[in-house]
Amino acid sequence: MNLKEFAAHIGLSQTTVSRALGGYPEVRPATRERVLKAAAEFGYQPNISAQRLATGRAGAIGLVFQGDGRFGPHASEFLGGLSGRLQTDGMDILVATVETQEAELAAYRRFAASRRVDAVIVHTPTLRDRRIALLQELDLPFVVHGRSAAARPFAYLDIDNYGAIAAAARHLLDLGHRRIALINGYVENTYARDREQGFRDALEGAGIRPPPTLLAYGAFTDEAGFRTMQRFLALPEPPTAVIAGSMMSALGAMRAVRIAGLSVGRDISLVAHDDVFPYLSPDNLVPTVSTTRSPMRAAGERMADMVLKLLQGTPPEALQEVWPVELVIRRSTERAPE
Amino acid sequence: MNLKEFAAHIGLSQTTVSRALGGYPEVRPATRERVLKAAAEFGYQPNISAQRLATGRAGAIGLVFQGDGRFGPHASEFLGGLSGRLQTDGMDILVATVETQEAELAAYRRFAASRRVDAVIVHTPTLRDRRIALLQELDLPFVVHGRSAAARPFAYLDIDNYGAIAAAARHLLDLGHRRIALINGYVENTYARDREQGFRDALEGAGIRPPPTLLAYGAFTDEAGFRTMQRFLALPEPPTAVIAGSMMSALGAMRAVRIAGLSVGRDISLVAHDDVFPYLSPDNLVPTVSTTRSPMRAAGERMADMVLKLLQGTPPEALQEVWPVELVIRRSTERAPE
DNA sequence: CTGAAAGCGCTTACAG
DNA sequence: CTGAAAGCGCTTACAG
Repeated sequence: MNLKEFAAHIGLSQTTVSRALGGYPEVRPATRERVLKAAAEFGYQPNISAQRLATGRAGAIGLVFQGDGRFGPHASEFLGGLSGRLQTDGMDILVATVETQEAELAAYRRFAASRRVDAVIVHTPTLRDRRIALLQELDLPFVVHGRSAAARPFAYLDIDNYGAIAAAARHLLDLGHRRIALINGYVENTYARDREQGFRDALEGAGIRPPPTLLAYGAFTDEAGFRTMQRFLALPEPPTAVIAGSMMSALGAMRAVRIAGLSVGRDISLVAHDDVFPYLSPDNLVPTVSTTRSPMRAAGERMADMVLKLLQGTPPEALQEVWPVELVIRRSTERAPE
Repeated sequence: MNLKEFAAHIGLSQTTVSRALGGYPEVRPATRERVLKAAAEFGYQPNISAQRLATGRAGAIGLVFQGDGRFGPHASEFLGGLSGRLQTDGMDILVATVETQEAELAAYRRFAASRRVDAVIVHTPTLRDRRIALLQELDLPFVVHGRSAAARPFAYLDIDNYGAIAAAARHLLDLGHRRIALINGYVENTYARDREQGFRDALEGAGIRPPPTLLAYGAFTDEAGFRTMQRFLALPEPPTAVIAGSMMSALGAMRAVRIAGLSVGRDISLVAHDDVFPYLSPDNLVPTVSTTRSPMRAAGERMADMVLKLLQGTPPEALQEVWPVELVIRRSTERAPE
């Protein structure tokens, strides 16, 4: 059933029905009631494509993931948060995956040219991200999850990666650790630089210069965490403490510690960054794991709000947030062994 | 730039331009060339909403996830495969998340009424899934990942869960194991029933009736695997072998084995079902883990093909596949201890 | 092989 | 507060 038929059926004009359904004020309450009731009864819902063509709004936001490894549990949580919030506003989420950076840029061009989405969300930016430059050039609204340098201001939400890792490092220093390792993300990403800077500054505050052998970069996966930890443990002077970039890395690192016949906490202290996966809580590991805590899902929800505001006309420079990160101390961090 | 402007610009009618771009045969090759070149040059791309309204096709397929726990790494892999394939056909993927089963049904109703998607993909069905009944009633095309009972035939892709777990169990029986446990998925889902049946039949073939204490149901997460394994190990007669429903469950189970001071392989044999996550390979665990192997990403790709065929008119009963599952024997399965 | 024009199903400025 | 009608930007049956 389309609007014309539906309107005829209840004896009103298309105009009035459209306005009643759209929540416009200039409809008599009784009329609106009647329309809403009839729509529910006959199951009438506007054709979304017609609506989009008429209004010029796509009613959707786009999200592009680079294929394979980087589309993991973090993405799931983020998407969950985003989707929950966007749904209440009737906004769709369009997901595309690509294999290369070029393909991602091409996807944005396509989004812009075909007016398929009203805005996009960019995640895991590099220090000077080409996607941001392109989107500004295309005039396609966007919000970035993370920070980057750009010619003009843009909307973003980031967590305080610097502060988080600095706090984790200071906690370990306070416990007497001197050889502390960092399992970091991909070196080209801003968050990895921020974390490393926080790490360095905290250590240098205690007169320590971390040796390059104790800094590792890569994917936040169980496997990478495992291998990196094995490499650390094979060093002539292995660390007594390690900061893992995610709970996945931490799982792998803990396995490596145990397989080496050592104990997490007593022999090797561990702090992990926790994005708060509902299926992997640091409280349920043995020992419980000290973490820097920042829920990925909450970030997704907040970014949905930010996109909506951006589309309502809020200027990007008024949509910039950095969230503090909480340090939660549990049993995986103990005094450094003698 | 819209079609009218673009057509005027190159001195052709909208009709001809539209046909050239759409790949219709009745355009002179030279004309098509010219149009394509100009489109690339001026960056003209049809407005997707107008195209959708004119053709009546949404150009998108829908995917609904139940919130929280069930939207995990499995979903990511599947989505990755699906998206890669659909992209080449210019089909978008619409992702929605919901909190309840009712909300999922409502989402499908909305999809159908607003013609927002051309088809949907249903995953993790129960034995008699309400979503299937609803979609058939709504006449919204769909493909199911998994199997279910329904009044009319429908398109599906499933793996041979029965055969996979039966093979895993027989492998363990061959190694002399008698007390074998199964970490299964949610009891209401078809795949969990199939797996349990494969498990029971294999054991009964060897004259064994598995005690209920060795059957566990729940989420395929590290945490659940850990707790379940701890419960198994605390039994008066703990198992000597365990089949884990996913690599995540296996990780948790292995941790529990190690924390109990036991060794995976020598004390407790382990087979896991492997959906082939790029970031968690059974070959890189210690010991390497024997698995029943079936790539989730490949399933996503194939289901994209099936959706496309369905929309082209292939009848659902011609789109039903069950994939065999490979048993890969590695070091986590050893002869049963005396 | 090409084009003029109707139609897809909405929204919204304009008139009353 | 309500309605007639133009317009959003495409596709496609029909005519030539």
